[in-house]
Amino acid sequence: MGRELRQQMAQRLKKLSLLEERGTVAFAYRFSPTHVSREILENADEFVEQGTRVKIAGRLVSLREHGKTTFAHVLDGHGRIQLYLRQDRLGEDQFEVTKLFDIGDFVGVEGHVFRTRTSEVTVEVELFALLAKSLRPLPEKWHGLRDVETRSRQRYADLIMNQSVKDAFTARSRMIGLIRSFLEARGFIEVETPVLQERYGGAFARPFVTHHQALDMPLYLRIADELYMKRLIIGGYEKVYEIGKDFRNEGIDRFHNPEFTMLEAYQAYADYHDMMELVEQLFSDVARELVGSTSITYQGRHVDLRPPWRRVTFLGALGEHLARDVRDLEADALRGLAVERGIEVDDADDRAKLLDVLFSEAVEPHLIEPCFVTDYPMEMSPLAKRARHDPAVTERFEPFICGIELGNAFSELNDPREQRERLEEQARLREAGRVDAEGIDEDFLRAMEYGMPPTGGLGLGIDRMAMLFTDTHSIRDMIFFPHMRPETPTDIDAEDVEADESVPVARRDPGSE
RNA sequence: GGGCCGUUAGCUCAGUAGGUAGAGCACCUGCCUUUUAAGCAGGGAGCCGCUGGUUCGAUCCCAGCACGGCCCA
Repeated sequence: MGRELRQQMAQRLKKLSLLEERGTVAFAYRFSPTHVSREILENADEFVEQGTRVKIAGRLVSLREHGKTTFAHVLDGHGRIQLYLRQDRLGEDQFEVTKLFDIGDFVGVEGHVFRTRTSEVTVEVELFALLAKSLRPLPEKWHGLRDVETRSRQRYADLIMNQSVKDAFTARSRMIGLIRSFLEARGFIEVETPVLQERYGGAFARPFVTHHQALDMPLYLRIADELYMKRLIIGGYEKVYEIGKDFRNEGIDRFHNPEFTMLEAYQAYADYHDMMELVEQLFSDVARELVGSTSITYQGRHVDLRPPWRRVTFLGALGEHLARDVRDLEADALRGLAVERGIEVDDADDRAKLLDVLFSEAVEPHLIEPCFVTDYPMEMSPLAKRARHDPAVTERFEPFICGIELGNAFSELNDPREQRERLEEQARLREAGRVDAEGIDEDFLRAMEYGMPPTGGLGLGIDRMAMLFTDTHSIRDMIFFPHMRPETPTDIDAEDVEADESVPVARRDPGSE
């Protein structure tokens, strides 16, 4: 810590001890506001006319001393409002106390509302209480906190200084509430499935591994809820959903954080067409409630979320953008196409991986208007049901808006014989050298052998959905505390890195990213 | 993993063709009873990310490292 910061903090500590010497409680127990700033600002004329006394609480964010008066602004959960303090109103003794206040302190005040000469709505303080002393100076009042690293690491400071950040996260919270209402209104019930799993699955990603001390066994943090959600459908629930954290031990970029929030919803007797309709309706309903229109703007692009969305098949869209039919091409031919387009590929990449890479490069950036990419090739989707109209593909879709992949859904595979074969094929791929393949989940297969109804299943990335609705460029700004490297690396951290290298690795989903 | 860019006071930013660093806000002292990026006068404040190298001398040039950002994979 720099000396300059130490000096400012020492100043504040000195004021704190002066306050306490006078018998002032610097860290109060409670305060009962009668109003919030916004109520007063929005109904100011009424408050002024009726001489209403108000009590408000918040953080001092500016102080302007004028000798025997002081102007200040206090920030509460709903906005900021000006305070006016006069020595002749408060008395010399109390006014002295206010001179020991600093920007950042929490205060509670009581007084009446008036307008200043420049007509700003202001509370003239008659009584006040210090609620909490602030010991650390806030960022600058005019430019605020800009440094992106500090904003992420010290989100509390970001939230204090940047109202738009608070607004965006509030919108995220409202969005999740609207999603819950939407699903509950359709008869879905919210469930919770394990985060700590003996074996992980339901997606293709490397997991985080932890260890249970008492049982002395490894446990994985889930990469998806899918395999447990299907067990609940087998158990007889017909419409279930879960909103929770998944964890994927992979890279970090503007669309990926190691932990992220996923909605999964499963509906018995439904297929992927039903789930497409559910998604269209969900997005347009949430948009209407959240932003007042189905028309939204993301990073300068305007799109309308009204159903129905365009449907394009995976192979059709890929063939169109590559200007050739890729349907029957083997891995080597696909690799050739990738190389032609300057995409780096690995000799070990199989057909599924190559299709995924080609699609991401050639097609996804063009999927601006809301659309569903449907009918993914079999080898990319071991948990999805074979398409009734084409045995080479599955009944699977991913929704895209503004080039962002927002989720993944299928007609769920419910034939235990075929499911076993597909998982065994995955196991063979692992034997053949795909280090990131998962094992066979025998309990999941046992459950399916009891009989699983036809089911539509859906996963939606909640963080990405919130990015879309709040026009946020990076997932980092849609997660309060995004993962970051430690501020001051230590030897202990270095040891941890070594330990991490022993972590088992699962297969990577060519279709999930 | 690769390329490029950034890191200077608590915050926002200048700057030095290599000669011991500046502004505004914030902070301190004084004045000021409707200010509002209040004002006026004065003052204090820096491991110039870290470690090495080159040099008489490095915040500046070079290398490595750390953290962050953008792009690519």
